[in-house]
Amino acid sequence: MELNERKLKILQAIIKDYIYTAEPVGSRTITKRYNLGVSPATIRNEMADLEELGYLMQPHTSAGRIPSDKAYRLYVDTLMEIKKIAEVQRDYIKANILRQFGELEQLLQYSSRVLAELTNYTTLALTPQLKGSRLKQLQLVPINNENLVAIIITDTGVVKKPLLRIKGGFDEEVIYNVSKVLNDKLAGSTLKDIEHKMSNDMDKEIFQFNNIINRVMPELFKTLEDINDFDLFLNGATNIFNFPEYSDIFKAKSFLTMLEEKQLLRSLIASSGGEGMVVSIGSENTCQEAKDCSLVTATFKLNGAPVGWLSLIGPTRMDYSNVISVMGQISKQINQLLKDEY
Amino acid sequence: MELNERKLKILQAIIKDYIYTAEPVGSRTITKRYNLGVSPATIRNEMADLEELGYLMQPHTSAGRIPSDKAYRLYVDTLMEIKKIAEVQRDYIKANILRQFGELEQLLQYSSRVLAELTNYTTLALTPQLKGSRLKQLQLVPINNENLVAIIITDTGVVKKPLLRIKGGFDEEVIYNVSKVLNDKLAGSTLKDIEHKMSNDMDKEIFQFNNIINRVMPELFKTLEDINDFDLFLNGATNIFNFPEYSDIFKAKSFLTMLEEKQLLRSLIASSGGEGMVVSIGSENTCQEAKDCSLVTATFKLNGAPVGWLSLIGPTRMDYSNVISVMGQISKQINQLLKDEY
DNA sequence: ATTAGCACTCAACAACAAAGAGTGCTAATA
DNA sequence: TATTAGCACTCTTTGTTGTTGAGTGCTAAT
Repeated sequence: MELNERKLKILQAIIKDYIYTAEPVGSRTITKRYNLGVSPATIRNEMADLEELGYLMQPHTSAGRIPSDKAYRLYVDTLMEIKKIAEVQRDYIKANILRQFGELEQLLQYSSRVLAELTNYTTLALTPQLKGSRLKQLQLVPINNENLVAIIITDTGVVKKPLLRIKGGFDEEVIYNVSKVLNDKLAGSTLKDIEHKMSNDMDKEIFQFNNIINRVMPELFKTLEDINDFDLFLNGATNIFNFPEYSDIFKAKSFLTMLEEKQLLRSLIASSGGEGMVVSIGSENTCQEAKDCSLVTATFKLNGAPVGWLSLIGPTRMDYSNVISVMGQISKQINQLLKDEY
Repeated sequence: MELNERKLKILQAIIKDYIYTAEPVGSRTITKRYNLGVSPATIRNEMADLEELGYLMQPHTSAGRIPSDKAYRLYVDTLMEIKKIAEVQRDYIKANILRQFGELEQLLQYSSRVLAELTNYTTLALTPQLKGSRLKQLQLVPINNENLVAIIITDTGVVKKPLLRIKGGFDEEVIYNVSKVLNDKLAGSTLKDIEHKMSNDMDKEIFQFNNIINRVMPELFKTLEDINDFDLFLNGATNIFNFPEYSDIFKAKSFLTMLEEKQLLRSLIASSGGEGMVVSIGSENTCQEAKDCSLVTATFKLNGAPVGWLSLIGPTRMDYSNVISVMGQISKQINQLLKDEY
């Protein structure tokens, strides 16, 4: 038994219908709504075959069928027609994304919000981990004679600004020089490497400021350990209540609880993302908590290194077509911006 | 008719019981659980009086009574015994808050998390609005010859770091000098005043850098307008699902939707806060969305100006006693830290 | 190969009864 | 005079029992 033309048509109809209605689809519904030119009985036979092949499931004997993850996968890969994005939507995206030069971080946050607004799903934006990225610039800015702000700018555009307290104080002019020296020395290294580099590579130029550096660097490393290593922005969390599959309070709770666990989401997104836009369906997701969700993730790169992820999460019964078209448009514009401006 | 000793005792018993069980309290329950030495019939008579006085309500004829907002107010002001905080909890707070020097912002965020963990309610932390606070230090850090980061440190300890793109580029050395001059000139002003100051007060020292300043400042003002004027940290949002009053999906949804509206929460917190710790009960809250919630808010000040708010939100049937004791301890330690370190 | 016909399954819904918690009132009591 | 036992009444909650209807799988006819 194999997937002939008619089976595909029927499967497509069932998936479309289920995405739209969230109700198990029966044979009669199919013949009424989709003009396939065969009787319900024929559809029933085909449905039984599709179930045997693993594309459909029956919640209980006397209910219609619902698509399996395998069916959604087929749908996303080959069956689905991608909507052309509406003019209004494209303009809205343009208006709201293009004005965001500034920090990449903010660009992601905005995009996430726009995506949530346009799709009515929950969206996430993730920045890369700080540890892996290269230092572009390090600047120490004194606030008073005991505290300073370390401005850390990475090649991925992330800026951090930990406040350091230096016991024993310092001279502001010296800090300026130290800042310059360290900057020359460390720019281009990954943050991970810096600690290593510092202990090995004590040349005379640095030696001159040994005293102050020995007090500043440990503070800096300690703070870098503590610091939030990545940022995660969440939008439209309550959109989940729009979907009948989450009208059960326990389902809703467990979904929202998942959204509170940043580490879990990070690994979920990072492991699902790849080149361009990737769809991860139900059981394909790495974590148990997302087994009945689908994730659509766009990865953004600059010079080959990922600089951010934009992700949308919802029930496996997701309007893939619309999501992919909106997200595609947003990705396109972000990538354009990255190319032109960074 | 007035509130005699016995009425107060009964009211207290009802409130305690309702806080604990979330079920309307009947006359028989009171006599069984609280040893008041009178029969259910007597309690019933007193309850009828308390209802007439506005302290109790009946969901329906054949149910027990539940406390009104007025009753909770009385409870919080005079009836409640404040628990002494447990040793373990105090130590936990100490361990988790004291290690947070660094930015005030982070201190608030941490405190909010600790408070949520110890109470199992939803907590919020709010920073003051940027516009009203005074500039302590402004530093321009060049990234390359077209972009720079403006480090803005205010007297309330908030640090912002907008990225500015300066059309036409600049010389890095000049930026350093500009930065110094601006810093001398503007430190101590509120951000609101700066724009005004800049246009009026063009003395020779600044005039020298007129060209570059004229290109930098408009960018800075534009960014300050756009920038998130305050930060709001949220913890334990899903704790709401622990309470039976939110097992209705619509209630839960509307609560969580409220939590997504940062502006609304800001005004809610800012308007409920005052000196020290303030409890705002149900209808006392300014916004419609929080009419069946209570808010406990602690305001933190430095030299008379508020530098942050820590807030806890939950059903009016809240364990005020525990919340106030935990929050009191956290406030105490934050205030200590503020006094010692800032 | 397709389909009409039919017996069968099962969730969803409505109607109804019974249980139980709680009240207010009245009359008896300390 | 304040308290309380007793009782009729109210109203929600819970369980039971049909009934309906959507949908299926199988068989036999086309």
